[in-house]
Amino acid sequence: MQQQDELTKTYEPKTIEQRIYDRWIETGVFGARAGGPGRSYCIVIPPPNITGQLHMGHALNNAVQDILIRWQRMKGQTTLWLPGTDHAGIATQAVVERDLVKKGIRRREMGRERFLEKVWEWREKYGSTIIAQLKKIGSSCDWSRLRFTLDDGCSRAVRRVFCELFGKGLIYRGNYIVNWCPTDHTALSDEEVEHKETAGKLYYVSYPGIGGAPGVQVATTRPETMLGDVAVAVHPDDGRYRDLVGKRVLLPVVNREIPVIADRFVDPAFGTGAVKITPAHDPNDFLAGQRNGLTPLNVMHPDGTINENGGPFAGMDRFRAREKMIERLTEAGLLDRVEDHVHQVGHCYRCHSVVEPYLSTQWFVKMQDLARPAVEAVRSGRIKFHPERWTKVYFDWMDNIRDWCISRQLWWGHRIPAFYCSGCQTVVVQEEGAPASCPACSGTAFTQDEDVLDTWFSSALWPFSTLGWPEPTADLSTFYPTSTLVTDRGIIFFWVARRIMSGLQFMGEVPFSDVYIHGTILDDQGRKMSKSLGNGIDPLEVVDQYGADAMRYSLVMLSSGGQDIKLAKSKFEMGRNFANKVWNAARFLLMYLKETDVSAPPVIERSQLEFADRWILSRLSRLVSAVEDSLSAFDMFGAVKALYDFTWHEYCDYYVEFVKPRLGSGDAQGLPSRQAALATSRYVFETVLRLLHPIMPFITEEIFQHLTGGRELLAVAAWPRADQQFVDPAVEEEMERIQKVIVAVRTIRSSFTTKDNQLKPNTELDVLVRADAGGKWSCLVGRADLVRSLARVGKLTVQQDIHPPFGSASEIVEDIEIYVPLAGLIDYKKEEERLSRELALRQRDLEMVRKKLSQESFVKNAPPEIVEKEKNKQEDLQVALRKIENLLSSLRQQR
RNA sequence: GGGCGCUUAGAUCAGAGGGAGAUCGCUUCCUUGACACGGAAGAGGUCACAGGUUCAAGUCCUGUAGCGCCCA
Repeated sequence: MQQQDELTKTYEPKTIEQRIYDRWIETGVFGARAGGPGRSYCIVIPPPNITGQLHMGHALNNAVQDILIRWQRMKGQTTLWLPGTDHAGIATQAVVERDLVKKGIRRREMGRERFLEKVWEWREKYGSTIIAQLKKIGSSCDWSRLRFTLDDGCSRAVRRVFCELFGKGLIYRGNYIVNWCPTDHTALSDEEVEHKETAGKLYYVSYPGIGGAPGVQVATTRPETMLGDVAVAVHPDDGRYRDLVGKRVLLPVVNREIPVIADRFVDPAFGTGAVKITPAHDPNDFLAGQRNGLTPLNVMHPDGTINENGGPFAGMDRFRAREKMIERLTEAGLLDRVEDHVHQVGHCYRCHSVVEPYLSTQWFVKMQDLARPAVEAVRSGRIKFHPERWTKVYFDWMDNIRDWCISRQLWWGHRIPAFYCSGCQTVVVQEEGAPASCPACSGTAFTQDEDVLDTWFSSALWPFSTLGWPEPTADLSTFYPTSTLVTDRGIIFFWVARRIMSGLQFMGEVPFSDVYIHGTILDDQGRKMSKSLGNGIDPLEVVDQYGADAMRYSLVMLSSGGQDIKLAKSKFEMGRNFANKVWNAARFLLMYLKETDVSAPPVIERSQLEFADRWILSRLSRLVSAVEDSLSAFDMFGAVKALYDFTWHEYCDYYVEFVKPRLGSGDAQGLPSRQAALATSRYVFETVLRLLHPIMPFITEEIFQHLTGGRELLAVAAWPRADQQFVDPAVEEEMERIQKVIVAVRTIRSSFTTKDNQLKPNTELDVLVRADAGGKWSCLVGRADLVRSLARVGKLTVQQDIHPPFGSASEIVEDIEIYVPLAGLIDYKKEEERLSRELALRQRDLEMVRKKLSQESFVKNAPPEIVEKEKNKQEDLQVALRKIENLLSSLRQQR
């Protein structure tokens, strides 16, 4: 490590971050030992996609996890942060496919096996980008345990789960309407569809009656699906259409006769009250079709073009077919009218294409039985959400849970372990390899299901599949149940809920005890950051420009109470500034440590402590408690805020300034005082570094090494415990008084220090204080040195009897008067203005207090200590007012 | 349509029953031997609106408006 005197004047994160991180890796401090000492604390990372680049959401998410993990590690727990990545079926396949298309190669021509080879090649090459990026922001994961959702262990867990659920009848295969993405060519679960409010049209189309009989008008937003209409439905109680039910009408353009049926699902108030029934292309119609014994007619290819059932429309894209249908209807005079219509349209969450409701054979998980214990786990408090309000979102989803479509028509993913007998089509589900013979017909030829499983199916097993399940590993018994899941609200359904269900089902225990939902990062205008908007902020650029610590600090400072974060790059300045402040506080301390043996921890000799030392130690004890309490409550903001306030405004602004004269004095007489100041500074600052380490790991480690002579690594140093013996309310109160006097003198100085004035900013001022002898202000006499050094005061006189010389500026603090003789410098007019302003302020306050105290109900009902407080306040204000009035009148005499 | 969140200083946000706060920005002064990514002092607020509870309401309750998110 560097020598003490090599600290740069400003903090330069680039020069230390890589070196520090390498050191942590070399020493293996992030490694967890199963069965190690203490309780175990484990976070399993929400696996980022291998196609992903680190964005600000990741940065916040992982900063929070790292804070919790580093905190627990320092507390001496057996701590594991298990990292890994997600194979991201749709996204990865799309990326590789796009690459191949550029080279003129088509996936289907290439064949499944060759294509998968290509994807694995791609993943070897680019799949770890995000892992490297996580390291850049300081993540203290145990990289030796790095997992991948498609690795052998996780894949085996997936197969085991599939087989067990199938065996229990909780997985089934069937022909249903699913969400279909024509671009990605696959089914999607309901959660993977994003509904967007879209301005569309409502088309009113006449379906003529047969042979001159009356027809019916229907309203539709998707006229192209008429091709697949098999009926028209009305509400059975709708008098308008009573005579029509049971008759047939002519489907326009297609010229097919279809029946008019009655079904209660029809809303008579919508459109004309008559709806077309297209069972193959609408979920409600599918159910209506089933109820009424109608055969669905599929008119669409998987790529969204019209199939042979669409007659003349065959081969057309669905949107082109819509236009064409409107044309034909217009020609036929059957398009009665078109209305603007705003409705919700489903879009694919990966490629944003419009999703089609599509009839196909898919695999599903039956959710209700799995959901019940998962709801109970949260209701009983075995799992807690932070902030708590998210439990409601969880319950709402769970209470309305629908079966989960898990098959995907992709190649990249876990292939469904279902095999179809070539002889009799019997389905055999088997964990390893293909079945030897068919249990039904003893045939030996099988074909495996072509589909793979939803990526989220493997994510749902992540908390235990990564720990070795289904093997009974030491990791599994040490770290499961894990402790905390840190994530964004957008993932409550995908990850949180499904992990709880599968954890309970397969481990018999919840997968984690706490779920921390942090806010979402938005741009400075409150919009989500996205590639298409180009409004993202690259965390690595921020790290490069401001440092990883500054980024982490700033993100946490902006994220109180789980609120969303409106982010602009300039926000990281606060982190940089704070890092620089800490850096310079270290430089200051190191200046005085040159001849000190820092290899031994600082020892506080209580008998040698001076007032300022006792004050900062008392404040420090409160800080330690505050940080501990905040972190325990998942309030990272509270912890950081407390650290900021203490470090900047108490330690640097006051304590460091207080001890400067003591540290500077080199004579033998001042030695004990100097040593006490040094020991206290070291102890306090070192404690701050420990507390700050989880939030700003790099800078604190670097400084800690200098400050302790490489005694140990801060990453595994002991977490501070509040020493209640240092807490001293009397000292704190006294210090508050002293600070008030310091500020008062500074205020006077400041108001007379102007360019055209003779009062130079560094002039020592004499100060006279009128205070009752033996009162609470008499402490000022003993603390004169503190006031003198911080307010740059020459002679400080504290007496009951003060006769301030003419031309003194004055300030009232509570019930004392502070005078600064400024003969010849006083701008009487300005001074009068200033005092008048103060007078007005206090008159207003006094009026309020008086009003309060004059109300009998207040005096009678409020707690006595509150009434007492108000009375004291009244007295103080009255005294102060009288004094200010006196000051003003004497000022007027002097003019 | 249902749910959740937000509305406090010019900007961004804390505060959750008893003295309106922070950061940035602004004004004045200061390159004094940790730090100008700094120090000192200051200006700046009908706490969205309307009711209610309470001796006392940014703070609790009800409603309204605007903004945002989620679900249907």
